[in-house]
Amino acid sequence: MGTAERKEREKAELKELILKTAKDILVKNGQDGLSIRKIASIVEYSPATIYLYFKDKDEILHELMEVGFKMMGSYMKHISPDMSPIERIHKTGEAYIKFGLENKDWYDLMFNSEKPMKHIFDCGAEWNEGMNMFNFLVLNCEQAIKENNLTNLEPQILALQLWSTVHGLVNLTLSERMCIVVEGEPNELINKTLTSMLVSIFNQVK
Amino acid sequence: MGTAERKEREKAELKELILKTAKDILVKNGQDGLSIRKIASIVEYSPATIYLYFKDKDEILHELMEVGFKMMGSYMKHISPDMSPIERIHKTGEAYIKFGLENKDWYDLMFNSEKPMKHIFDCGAEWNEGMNMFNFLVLNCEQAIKENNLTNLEPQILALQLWSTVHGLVNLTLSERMCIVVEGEPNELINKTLTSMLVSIFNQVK
DNA sequence: CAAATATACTGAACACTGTTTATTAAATCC
DNA sequence: GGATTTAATAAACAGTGTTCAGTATATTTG
Repeated sequence: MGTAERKEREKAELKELILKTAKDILVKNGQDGLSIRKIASIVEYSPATIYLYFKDKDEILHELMEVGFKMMGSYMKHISPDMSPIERIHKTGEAYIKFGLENKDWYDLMFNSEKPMKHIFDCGAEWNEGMNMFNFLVLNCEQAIKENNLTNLEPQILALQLWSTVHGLVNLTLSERMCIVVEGEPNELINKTLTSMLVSIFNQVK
Repeated sequence: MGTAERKEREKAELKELILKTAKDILVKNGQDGLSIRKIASIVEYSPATIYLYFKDKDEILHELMEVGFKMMGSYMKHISPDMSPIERIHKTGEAYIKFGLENKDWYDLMFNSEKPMKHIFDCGAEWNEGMNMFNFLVLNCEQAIKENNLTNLEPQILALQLWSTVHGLVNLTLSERMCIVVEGEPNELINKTLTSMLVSIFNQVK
């Protein structure tokens, strides 16, 4: 009889409901507003029940982080292999920054918070999504170096340089350290800085 | 009679003791381990008493942030006007990164945490320490641009580019996003990236 | 069909958090 | 010495993540 299957399906459904609820709270109330007890009260189970579906809060944050990476992917759909490596790098940077600025809570989960990372280290797991993103960047750097005869550059170091700069720009903006130090439209400053970096590296943009 | 003066002195002393205790807890237990109640129990007053000396926790974190900037200053003492602007920029970057990596909790308070900033916005105050740091960087950029005839560069944008990169490097390292994505000694990777950036901008280091 | 087992769930507790308010105790002023 | 100002606090409020003993229901076994 299919009662075992039905039960398993119901368990999976509740787990999904918990995750969906966590996602909604994150969007509506931010990371500080996201608590196990709030999730529990919305799905109408006791807080203890949440722990039958997730090891702890870090695991929930880790799964939300993965959702964040999927969202980020949709910001980068338009980046095609037809573009030049430099253009690809430029578009990736723009999309990365746009995603970060428009999705602070997701960005923090993905690139700042210690909690999803703690879960990864506790489980001996990998940060596949982040690794894929970085490897894609390294690949583009390799091609850009080859196509432009920039033999003095190392792809990995160049990728680190690019990532650090956009990560820094996003964080300085989100933490309001940038706006307090320099006047001017944030988006314009960010784009100018991104362009400045690409020019300094490749002596061209696009 | 000097009883009013004595009372005032005693109030200032307790305020200083609270701050010193907060500092000790931050160093020993990190930002998560720093609570009003823990401060209160160590200075042997009730938690409510803390609120007679500070508006709220954000104010304490703001004052700790200012201590952090003083600490950072001591990492930059050796940077002298005798150096070339580019060398000054290089040494500033190195010192900034060294401070960040060696003082995670202070760095977070100064450049990541929303709480000290919330206090600044609530009080209509200014982020003087951060501003001074940034202005010093802009000044060095101006001089570097002038001395090296890099007329296509804007000092402010260049400063933003430099700051973003070192800020990104520090954060990616502290949040363990860098070590999980790329193998190799972190310090070496960071120095290579810093050098790579300076070379790409100035076509030279030092 | 009844008894035994397995599953799912929860109440209550533990040890915390920041913050406010009414109240008390002590020191100072007149 | 009595009135007043000041300093400090106990207790409460409204939360937090997490654990565990206990219960009720559903399923399986004899």
